Amino acid sequence: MKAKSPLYQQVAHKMRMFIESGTWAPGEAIPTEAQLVEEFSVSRVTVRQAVKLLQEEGLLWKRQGSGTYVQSEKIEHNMYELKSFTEDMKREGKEVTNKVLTFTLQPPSEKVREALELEDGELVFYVRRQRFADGEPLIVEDTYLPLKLFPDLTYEVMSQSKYAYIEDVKQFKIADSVQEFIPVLPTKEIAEMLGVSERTPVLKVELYSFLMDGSRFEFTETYFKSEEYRFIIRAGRRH
Amino acid sequence: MKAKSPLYQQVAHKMRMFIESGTWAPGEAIPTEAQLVEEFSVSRVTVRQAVKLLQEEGLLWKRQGSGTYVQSEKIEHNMYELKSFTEDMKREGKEVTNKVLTFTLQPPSEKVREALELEDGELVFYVRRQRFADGEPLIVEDTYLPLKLFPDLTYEVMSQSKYAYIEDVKQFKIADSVQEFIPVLPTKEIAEMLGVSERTPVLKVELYSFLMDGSRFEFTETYFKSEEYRFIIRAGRRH
DNA sequence: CAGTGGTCTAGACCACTCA
DNA sequence: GAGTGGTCTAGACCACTGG
Repeated sequence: MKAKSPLYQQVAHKMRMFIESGTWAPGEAIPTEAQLVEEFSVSRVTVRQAVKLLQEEGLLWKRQGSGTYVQSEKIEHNMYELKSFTEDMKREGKEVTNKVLTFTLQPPSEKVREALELEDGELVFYVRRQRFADGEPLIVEDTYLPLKLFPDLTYEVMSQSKYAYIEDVKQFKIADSVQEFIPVLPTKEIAEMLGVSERTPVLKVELYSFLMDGSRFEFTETYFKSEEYRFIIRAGRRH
Repeated sequence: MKAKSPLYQQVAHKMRMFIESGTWAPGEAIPTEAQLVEEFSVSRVTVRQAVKLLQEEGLLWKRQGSGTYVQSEKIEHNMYELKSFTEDMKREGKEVTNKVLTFTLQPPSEKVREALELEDGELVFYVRRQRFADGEPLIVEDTYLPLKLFPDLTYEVMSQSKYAYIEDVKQFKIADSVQEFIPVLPTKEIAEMLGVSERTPVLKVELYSFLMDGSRFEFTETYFKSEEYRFIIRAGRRH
């Protein structure tokens, strides 16, 4: 299992440990690139690749001529990282449970057909799930998965982690996803499932995801109880 | 003006031109890295830096062993790039106008004081603006700017582009910003200014921004008419 | 002006895709 | 198996920060 990931990822991992353990304190400068080259016995390019990774994760920031520093503010749910709800909650030490409310094989709506670039006649699984963190409902999720890619999909699988199934069982490699953020008032049904009033706006996220080979494997509409689940990104300015 | 930007940015710029002009068509593969090295007479590392840039802008995607391709879907408002409303609309060929509704110097609220890390007694400018694209109201924005950083701020400036003032006039270097996305129902006042019903949810974005030296220079709450202004990101999965 | 991160090069080998 | 992008090295010079 401990196979061989690229060097720069191994270095990034070690650095992440230093940060999480507090060896490198928030707001403080980490060792210089030259020192890191020494410490990890890798080239400078590799060190910089590792730092770039942690920078994109929001853990580090750099200041030319001065040094590299540990970010002092942490981001709750970094939208720029495509993480599953399960992973996200585990990181916060919360337990995720799922309640599958609908599980049907059906013809796609026009919207779904387009989003997944389906051929005529292809069917999709439609799965509606209510998702809980430590027993509290935070999310209602409508997912559409092409039958062609997931002929073995089961109710059981969707009661667990969807991404774990796709990556670990199916061995698909997820590349990225396009997500749109839309504020909406929940329908009565969704409001009830989230435990909020119908007059409380919720955040709807529409996303379709890509595999490494460019094919689309899911279309999902997610409703977040936004009082309890904050969406934050750190966006850089280009010059 | 044409001074000397880093080589990889010049290369990225040329490549961006090829994409925008359609010389490299959407969905098609661009030349291989080896060919680009030839074409632009730079090292491979530099080519890869340029490609990385365009990849982060959502213009390209790569597939190991196969090639690098032009993205076929375009993103309307890439949240991961910190762009000003003015820049964003100009790119779409729309004309931006601003109506400054409030312009006062005042003591900060506790929330603003914390977000901007102000000392006791420091004052901030509070500016409320209504912002239009081709005459249509799309945004209401409440901005808080520290007096200490902008002692020369004028009503006139805020009628134009805030970021142009900060970068071109003040010569400050903007690094990045932390943004939170919150669905809300607009107050009566804001609903009116956006030309929507009070029962239409709008997207509120709270952000604070950083300069290159790590200092915070603005806290802003923005209300978007979300029917007309779509928020989309492309998020990558880490492995 | 010493030290930091930013950029750049030439060359090498590896992992993957695809005919 | 030829060709692609992915990783890695050693070494160099530049631009900026800060005492």
